[in-house]
Amino acid sequence: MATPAPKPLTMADVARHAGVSLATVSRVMNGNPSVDPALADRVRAAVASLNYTASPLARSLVSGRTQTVSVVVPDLGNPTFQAILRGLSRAASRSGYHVLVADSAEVVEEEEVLAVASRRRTDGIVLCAPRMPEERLATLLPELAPVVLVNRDPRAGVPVVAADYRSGLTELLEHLAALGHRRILYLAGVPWSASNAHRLEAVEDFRRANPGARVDEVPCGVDFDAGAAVLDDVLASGATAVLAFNDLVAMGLLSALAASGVRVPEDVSVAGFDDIPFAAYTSPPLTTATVPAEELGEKAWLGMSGLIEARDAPESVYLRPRARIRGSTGPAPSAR
Amino acid sequence: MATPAPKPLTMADVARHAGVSLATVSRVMNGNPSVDPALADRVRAAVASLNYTASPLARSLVSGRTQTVSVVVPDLGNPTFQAILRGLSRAASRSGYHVLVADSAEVVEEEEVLAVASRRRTDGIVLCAPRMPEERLATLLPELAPVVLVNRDPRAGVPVVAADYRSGLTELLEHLAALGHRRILYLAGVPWSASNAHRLEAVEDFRRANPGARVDEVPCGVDFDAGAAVLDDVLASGATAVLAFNDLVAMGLLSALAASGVRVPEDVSVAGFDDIPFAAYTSPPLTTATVPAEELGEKAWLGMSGLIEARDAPESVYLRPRARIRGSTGPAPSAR
DNA sequence: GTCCCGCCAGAAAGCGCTTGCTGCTTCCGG
DNA sequence: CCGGAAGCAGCAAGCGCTTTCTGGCGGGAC
Repeated sequence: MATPAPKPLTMADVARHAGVSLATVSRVMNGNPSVDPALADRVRAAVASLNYTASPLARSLVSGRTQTVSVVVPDLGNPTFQAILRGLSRAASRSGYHVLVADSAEVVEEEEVLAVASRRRTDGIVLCAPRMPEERLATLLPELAPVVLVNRDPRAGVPVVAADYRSGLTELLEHLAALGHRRILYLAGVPWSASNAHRLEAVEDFRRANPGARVDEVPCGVDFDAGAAVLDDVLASGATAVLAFNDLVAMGLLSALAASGVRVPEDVSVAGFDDIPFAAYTSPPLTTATVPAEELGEKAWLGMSGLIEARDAPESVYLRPRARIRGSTGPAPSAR
Repeated sequence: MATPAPKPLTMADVARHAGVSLATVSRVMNGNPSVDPALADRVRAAVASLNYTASPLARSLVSGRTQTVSVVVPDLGNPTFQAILRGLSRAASRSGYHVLVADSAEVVEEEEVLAVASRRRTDGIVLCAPRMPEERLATLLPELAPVVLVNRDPRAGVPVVAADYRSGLTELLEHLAALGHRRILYLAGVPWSASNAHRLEAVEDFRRANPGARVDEVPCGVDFDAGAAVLDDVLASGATAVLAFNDLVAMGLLSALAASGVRVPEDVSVAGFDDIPFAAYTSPPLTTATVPAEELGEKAWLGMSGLIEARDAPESVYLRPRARIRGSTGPAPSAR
């Protein structure tokens, strides 16, 4: 009853209230210095007394800037993307930007649609689409610019923010080798993902450098269930150490191993990848490689912000994961 | 060089291309049936051949609808909020809505600012602000409407979507009692949060119903570190069972207990709350109460969507957590 | 054959804001 | 004392769309 029609205030109301023109109000609100300080004060007083805030919508329409960026991720349930989103969101927020988030539910086609749709309402887009085929990505990118890519191979004109999975896995492999492991299993992720390819390169490097060791690949997935599901393969393989595609897979495996009475690391060593917050709290605590996902998100924002503000492509960023040795890896069992 | 000035297409371009007026193009694009099918086809053909999509911005400005909702959470790093966001995001997406997310980094003042700012760019807001004082919330709500509240006490005019923490904790307490535990420790969360208050009520209920048992409260936090930090208190208390504020706290404690050689559940039983995805993968697997956070997110969207479309306040929703018994709780040690 | 009505396309008025341009005022130098 | 250069407020033209209103046209009824 107090306000039957809570018609939102417009700049015209402020102008009337302050006895100036629309343009002057606008200039004051945008900090344009070419306004008489006295008038500016009147305007500010009016703004304050009316508790006015300019419509971001109208402002965006005319200025062409929305102060918002989109983020597309394959799965908001994945800790790595969560961390990226978190880092990005906080960094963007510090610069007064908002974040529009879209979850493609792991559907690649959806990814494209979402990306295009989200992009239209924002000033730029951060794309986490590890499984999108190169050629689709290539055709999509021009439509999306400005865009920052996360965890994809470098390319001309588009800044990429990525973890160096290859060197990370190499560290882990060397750690296992130093512990005496000669039969190692790599639980591969989805074949067409860039980061899986990089890990495979690390495996190749390792094989070349360590002819005495054997590394086998087992196709696997990217989540708990996938890790639990390969239990039999792991047991049958005779391997003394297992490198999981990521921590989720490692945790699934760890749990399955525990349930079947296999001791970790006495009987078999297990390592993950990513160092998600939970990795330190498994038992035994999980050896893994630290991917600073939150920092990845921050860097992605930095890149985005560079593109938006300066319109020149910032450098790509590669963060190096470091092996994080915990209790789930130990010396290879001498007698098998 | 191909397109030096990639000036985005406007509706006028389409109109010209199809030889009709702006208004007709608009009508076709909005499915207004009062258009000659032949013209409509011409328009659609033009739209397709130009690959035109209407500017959401301009559309929003005039229609007053942005097809976007905001979500404010205290911490994107918390699995419960992640799940809520995920459920919400996917549900909203199915209805063609976008999601603007804001992370207040656990700062209550920030929460208000973010909420107001986000709200102005969207059609409504889903507020997860468990720690915001009642009175601030009360003054904030009118400014935010339409708004859906998550995990807050019910109130007139605003739909609330919440888990019933009280009954969840009661189930857990009864489970422990049935196992013979008579000395139980509750690791409290932040005192002024609604869900902590509800849990305390459950504790009260239990005390009344079980005069022979003793439940003590220990102030604690809401994350891993808080759980690890209360180790000594737990050990010193002589309790045979510990109820943690949430799974994060329980996992921190579990890990600290393991490190000090205390066996779970032989020496002490531990239960969490929330049933985050990782709870099943600790060792021993964590007994907890299942809070369907993702469903909470979906329900929140349902509520929001009701508010936006029908402009009448939908019913509040209370989801009942169920005790999820796993290996971290067992019979009370007979001899202490 | 005329009149009236209804249907549908287009013209035009905004949505709430930014900004180029105009023209007034003021102040300086000559 | 006058001319010109600044400085600064306001007008008005959009930004790209939706929607009301207007008016032209064709068909049905008499």
